Parts: sequence; C-alpha cells; structure tokens
Amino acid sequence: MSDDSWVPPLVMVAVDLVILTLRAAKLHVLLVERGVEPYLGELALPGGFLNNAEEDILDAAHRELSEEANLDSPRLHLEQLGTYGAPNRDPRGRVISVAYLAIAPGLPEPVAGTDAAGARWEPVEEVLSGCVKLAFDHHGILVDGVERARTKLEYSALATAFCGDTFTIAELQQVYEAVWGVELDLRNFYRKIQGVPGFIVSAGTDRRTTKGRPARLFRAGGLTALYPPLVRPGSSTADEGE
Amino acid sequence: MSDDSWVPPLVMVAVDLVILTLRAAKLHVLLVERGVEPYLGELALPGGFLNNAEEDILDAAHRELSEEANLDSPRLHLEQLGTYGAPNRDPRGRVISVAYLAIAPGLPEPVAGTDAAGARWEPVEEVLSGCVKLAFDHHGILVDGVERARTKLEYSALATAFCGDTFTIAELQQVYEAVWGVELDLRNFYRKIQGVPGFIVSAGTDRRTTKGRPARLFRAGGLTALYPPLVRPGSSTADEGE
DNA sequence: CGAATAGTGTCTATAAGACATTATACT
DNA sequence: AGTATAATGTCTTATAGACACTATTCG
Repeated sequence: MSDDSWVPPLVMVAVDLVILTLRAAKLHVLLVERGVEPYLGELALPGGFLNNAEEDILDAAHRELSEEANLDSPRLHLEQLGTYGAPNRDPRGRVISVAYLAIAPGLPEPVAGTDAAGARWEPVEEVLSGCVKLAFDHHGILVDGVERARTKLEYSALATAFCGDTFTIAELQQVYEAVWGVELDLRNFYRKIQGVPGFIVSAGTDRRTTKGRPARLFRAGGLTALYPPLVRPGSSTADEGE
Repeated sequence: MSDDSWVPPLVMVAVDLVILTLRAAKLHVLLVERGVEPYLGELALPGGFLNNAEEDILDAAHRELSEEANLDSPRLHLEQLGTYGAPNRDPRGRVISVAYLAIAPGLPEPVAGTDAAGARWEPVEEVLSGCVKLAFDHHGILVDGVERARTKLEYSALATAFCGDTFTIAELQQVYEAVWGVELDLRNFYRKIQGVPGFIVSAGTDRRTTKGRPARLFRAGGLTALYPPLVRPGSSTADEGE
C-alpha cells in the first residue's frame, strides 16, 4: 500500500471570500464578474490562487480582500469558513478552495480600483433564492457563509463588524434584523444589548439628524463572546414529535 | 501582476483527524506514533496525504479513519474542523492540512489492526496541558477540535455520538461532564434533556445491573439542533467591566 | 407646541439553578 | 428489610417576550 517511491498528488490552492455587508438595511455580498476562463463573464465570489508556495493562506485571503475588494482595514473581521475540495469543482484541474468569511461595514458607493473586471454588491437574497447564479460551487460556499454569520451573531459580538467605528443602537438592531431576516422588538433589544457588559461602550457623543432626538453613539467593546447569547427567534423548530 | 504564463503553486494536501471518545468518564483523543520521518517516533494525530488527485477530501478523511483507527461506521460523526496551512508547518515542503473532527462511542480496549506503528487513546487533558507533545502543529488542531466539540455540545445533539447505539441518561450526562470538565446537577439534567423533544427517544428496554434499579435505555432522536440550547455553566466570563 | 426620532419601564411567561424525596430492583 | 441505583418534584431566581409611555431636539 505504501511504496517508497510514492509521492502525494499536487493540487492548486485557491482562496475565496464571502464578503458581507449591509446596504440599505439589506444583507449584500460582494461578487465579481469573471474576467478569465472558466466561467468567463459569470458572477463569482472574489478570490484567487495562492501567489507562491510560501504564501500563508490567511495572508492570501487578506491580499485578495485588498486586490479584489479594495478592503484592507486591519480591523476587518476575517475568519476561515471551510475548505471545498470536490475533485471536479474546477475544470482547470484539482483545485481546493479555502473559503473565508469577511464582514465589512456599510461602505460608500462603489467598490472601485479592483482587479477583477467588475465588482458589485448583490443582495444575498437574490443569490440564495437562485435568481442570481454563481460560478463553481460558490453558491454552496455563500450559503455556508451566510449561515455562519447568522449563527455567530447569536453567540459573538460579530454584529459590530457590520457597523462603522461608531454606531447607534438602532443601527446595530438593523444588522440583526437584516442578517436574520426578522423583526426585533426595539425595547427588548435595548435591554438585551445594554445588559451584556462590554458588548458596546458609549462613544460619548451623539449623532444629530435634521429631525428628532439625537441618538447616542457607541463603539464596539472588547467583548467577543456573548453571554448570555442573543437567541434568534423562530429557531424553535422541533424536528420530530415522539 | 498577472502574467499569461503564470501558474499557481502546487501544494500537497493532507487530512488530519481529531478523533475524540470517552474512556473511563474522561475525554480521550486517538494518537499515533509516527513510523516515518519527519517527527519519526513522536506522537501525532492520525492522518495522511490525499491518495491521488481524484480523491475527495471527505473521502480521504473516511479512509484515514478506517486505515489508522479501524473506525468506519457510516453513522460516525465526521465534520470539517478547519484548514491549517502555515508555510513551514511541514519540513517536507508546502503541505496544507484539512482537519476533521470525529466523535466515536466508547470502544472496547485497543485500537487494533491499524496502519500506523502504534495507535492509542490519550487523555485529552494530558495533551492540552502540554505533558504530552504532538508533532507538527497538531497541538493547535487538537485545541480547536476540543473547543469545537465543547461548543457543539451546547447547540447540537452531538453528545449522543459519544454514546453507543443505546445509552442511559446518566451516560449522556457523563459525556457532558467529561467534555466540559464540569459537574452537572442530575435532576436539572434529566429535566432539560427530556424537555427537548426529539433529542433522545426511549429504546423501550432497560439496562439491568447487578445492583439497584435498572436504567431506562434511550437512543438518539433525529434532532440535530438543540433548541433551546444546553448552556455550559461558567461561561459567563465577562471580558471587561465598563 | 407639535412633529419626529430616541430611549425607558412593567408585567407575564418560560427556563435555569438549587435542593430532597420517591421509585425500582436485587440480595 | 436494607442497600444501591434511577428517576422525579418544588421552590426560587433570572431571562425572554409582549406591550405603552416618557424624553429630547428642531422648526
């Protein structure tokens, strides 16, 4: 079975990014129009191969984030999602892709200065529902990425990664509502959020608008794990009765 | 930057397994003594390279599970843990390792008929504390695997994967206590477990012992996600005050 | 002072934590 | 009957869900 002259197969390693953000109170994902074969002209997650045999995978993810999305804030949330390695997922040969999940605060308008032909924010709903098709197995990767984000919102302070440096409690609530696709009670949300010490800390200032009472501004506290968690409603779906 | 003649670097892909089980009410991990360089003679997680360029990664994990641990029950829990790809993690060259977490029910005594020199169950505590050293970056992989198991016990029915086909509630409690390293109140545990419909279903029979009242036997229900979750005590560690 | 937006308080139901007793089988 | 192990019940406390009012700013 094991032969002295045997050598393991060599494969290409890609990094793909699920970059989520909030735009107009809806969850969006960054997609690029492919400029090369295969799937030329089709939509895909941003990503690419390792640059060289010495590049660390996480470094490659950061590099792609910078090259393809023009996003390179060191405070950007970036975590490994999973590795996708079906033998025929790429017609160019054996490619395994390490997927990362990135969360970005709502950005100005366009995603300029990118490497890929065209990069754009697409509502996640459009892609999950199948109205917008993705190249490779990227649909499955996106599904996993969105599910990860939904889950991590419950047990971690990930929601603040969707917000700018400072944000109001109402904005934070919009994050939860958009990612989970539910409506939350404003008063219970205030109580809950402020009951978790270290989740958000006051920024001291207010945000004034043309009308109405100014909203207090907060910034993310150092807390990463949320105890007790913020349980997503409607999860009580029992699988079987008895 | 992108040149027409450029080709991505080729790397070797390994699969490593964190196989956890319960032995004598303590959490154990399966380790093998390496029979080849590098790290010859040292302890490591079971694993190996992809067999050929057409082998699926998950299939490779199952194959290693069978070859190195003699475990191949199709009902065995096996899930991807993460991918470890630091450039210098393996002296043989660029190797990225896809780690899987496997949960096995308490097995008879030895892990016989294995491919590796010697395979044995080691208490997780011994390894996490550093008393037992592992080759490569396997210590970190084990840490992640144990943490994953601890977390999934809270929100999923993973605990039943540590048990045999049928089990008592007391045995299930031992799983939680061993993996979390805490003591749980027996009465609250009974109430909680039986309050989640579909988590465990009665197997009809009892388990008789020499002394005392027989315990009712259960088997795993179809449920995978636990709602509400079983929160691990002592998690309320606030990061900062104000 | 009215409109618009921000923030808080109360009541109720459900779940968690602490704790003592009853139940069944065997010798 | 005694012992050993299995299982259940109650009280208290905390947290979640439903719901209505007060507060601040601006024109």
